[in-house]
Amino acid sequence: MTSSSIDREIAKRLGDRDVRYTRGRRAVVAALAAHDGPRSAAELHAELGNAVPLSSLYRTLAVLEDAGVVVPHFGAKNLTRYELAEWLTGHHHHLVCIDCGAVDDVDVPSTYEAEVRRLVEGIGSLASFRPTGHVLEIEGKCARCA
Amino acid sequence: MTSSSIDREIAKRLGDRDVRYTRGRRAVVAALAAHDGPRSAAELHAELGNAVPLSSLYRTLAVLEDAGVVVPHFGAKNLTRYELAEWLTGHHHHLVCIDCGAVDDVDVPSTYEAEVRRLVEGIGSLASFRPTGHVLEIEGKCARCA
DNA sequence: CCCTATAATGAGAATAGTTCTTATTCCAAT
DNA sequence: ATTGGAATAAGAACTATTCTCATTATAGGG
Repeated sequence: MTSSSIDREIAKRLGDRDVRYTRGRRAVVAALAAHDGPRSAAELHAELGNAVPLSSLYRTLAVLEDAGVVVPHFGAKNLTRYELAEWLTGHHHHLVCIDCGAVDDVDVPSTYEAEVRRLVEGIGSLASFRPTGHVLEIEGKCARCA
Repeated sequence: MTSSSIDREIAKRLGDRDVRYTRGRRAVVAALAAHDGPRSAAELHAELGNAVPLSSLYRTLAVLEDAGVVVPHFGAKNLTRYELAEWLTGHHHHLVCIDCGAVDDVDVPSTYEAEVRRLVEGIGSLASFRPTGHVLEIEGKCARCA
């Protein structure tokens, strides 16, 4: 999905909910779309500077999360990172480097993904649990730290 | 693994590192072993009361994490939960309820687990990433909330 | 069993990430 | 242009966690 079409999708979703797509909110979305992995409030703030003050940034992330535009990711102590929801970017998983802590997205070929889904359904049914989604985090050494 | 054999394993591991297995540390381990899923400092404190003051509890969890006895789990905003490491309890995954937020352990039959490992290796090799482990979180509705 | 060195503890202060409050500003529809 | 509700900005407040340091408990040697 192109960046501008993502923008249009978001404008539509927010419009449907009477939530305004303001300059600050666009800036945060653009910063999230520009990278390939979840980003923290601090990282976004460093990038956006005074254009989006920290308190507004947090509020914006909460608004976008409410609207289903972004999704939080909890992968480190005391740090919430956000990324665009999968209906905008496509389903993917994470590669988490055990050395440098970097988190990168990885798109999974659909044959693999189908297998993951099958396993998840199987495991769920063993435990009287009805799966609606799954998160697979692959831990290891990234190319830089290998 | 029985609770007392877990205790013996931990005593050995801590002894090897000249870390004392004191009353407070035993109490924290017992509280963790008594449940089937990761628990937060607040939850443990509510349970243990003044027997283990909050500051000692946090320190204890840090010591146990250092020694590889417990493992942190980041699954909620601003909250770290801990559980006994897999060499004590066996490899497992998590069922995360999207309604009530509960996190439960689920043991995965070894045939399934082997498939998960195979997929993880395959995905890693597509991305020049050398996997050392994986975390599979299954999101959905638990039996209570179904 | 008692001493002693050292590790561990407990109480509270300090910190960091995040959320809340409130006055002000912006925006869309009249 | 006006206006009413939504959004913003600044800083105070809050909460989970970590730090400090004086006190206490523990293991090992006598």
